[in-house]
Amino acid sequence: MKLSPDGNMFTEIVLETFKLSGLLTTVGDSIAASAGINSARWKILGAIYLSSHSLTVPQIARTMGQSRQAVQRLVDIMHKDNLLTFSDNPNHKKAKLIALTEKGSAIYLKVDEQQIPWANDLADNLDAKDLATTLQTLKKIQQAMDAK
Amino acid sequence: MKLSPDGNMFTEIVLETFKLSGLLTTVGDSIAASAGINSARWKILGAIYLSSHSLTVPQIARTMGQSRQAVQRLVDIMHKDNLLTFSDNPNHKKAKLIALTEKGSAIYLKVDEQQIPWANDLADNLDAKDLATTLQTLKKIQQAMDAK
DNA sequence: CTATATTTGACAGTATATTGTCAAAATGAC
DNA sequence: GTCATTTTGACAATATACTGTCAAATATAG
Repeated sequence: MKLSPDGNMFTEIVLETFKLSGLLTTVGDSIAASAGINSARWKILGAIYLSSHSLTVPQIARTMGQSRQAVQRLVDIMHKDNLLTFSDNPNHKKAKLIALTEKGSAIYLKVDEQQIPWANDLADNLDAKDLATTLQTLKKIQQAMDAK
Repeated sequence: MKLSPDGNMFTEIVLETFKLSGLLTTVGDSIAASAGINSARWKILGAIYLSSHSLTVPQIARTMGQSRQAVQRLVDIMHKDNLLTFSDNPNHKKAKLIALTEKGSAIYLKVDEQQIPWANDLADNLDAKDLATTLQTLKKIQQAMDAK
């Protein structure tokens, strides 16, 4: 069996996604470093901040597309570091709700200050329509995979 | 400072890239499992196979966007497992050239047999033009990042 | 050619992520 | 309500990846 032309493009997208993910993590590490954290912790802060309410560990994991154990580990460390608070979940006895502390929120915003001009700058050199198409297509790929 | 509309889209693409990369690795693991390997080893085999000639460890690492140490570790294991051969590099005394053994090649092709219908199937439900735009945009993002 | 900078393999230490397992809690089917 | 299934936190074992460091090999600048 051979790859169809579209299947071939799809395969290339897969490979580029892997590569870009690695590059973005590296850049993310240097951006986050200015606030004393790393990419992994930044992603956790972002998931909670952007949801605009408290989340449980499994919810964060699903948002990030990672295992709940990996997220749990980071969340526990960040709780010790006073970046996150745990509070009781009225809907679940075991699954605590996780929110940002002031320190956590401040750090997230500080990283965001660095990330925003970076994203704006890079986006400037790209076509807005192409960016929209790319975003939609990436989402569609995920949906298509979920459906399998 | 605020995110521009384009900067915001760009940020969303970054987050989707992270998520998709994780999902693809998971799917890749199950595809590769049928041949007794995992995603990480599959990626190494693919980098060599697709280059159609021998590569050094740092070359593979650059292709994959990973550290040379991570690749070296996997390559050493795969050499022990008789998936890869080392040969002297006429252009470099230390950096050996790495190629696929027959076993490594057979395993790669076996995984490819699974991956091809999967990619064709998913690509079928997506617009060819959108896929092309997505691929080009992902590449452009990488170039823009390299330029910084 | 020489001096400097970069690349490379090797090694150690650490960070991150996955899988598997278990029991408690929650959910859904009936 | 009851029972089977799923979700969740906790823990352990393992896999994967990054950083830093070092010396040898290579490449580059002058």
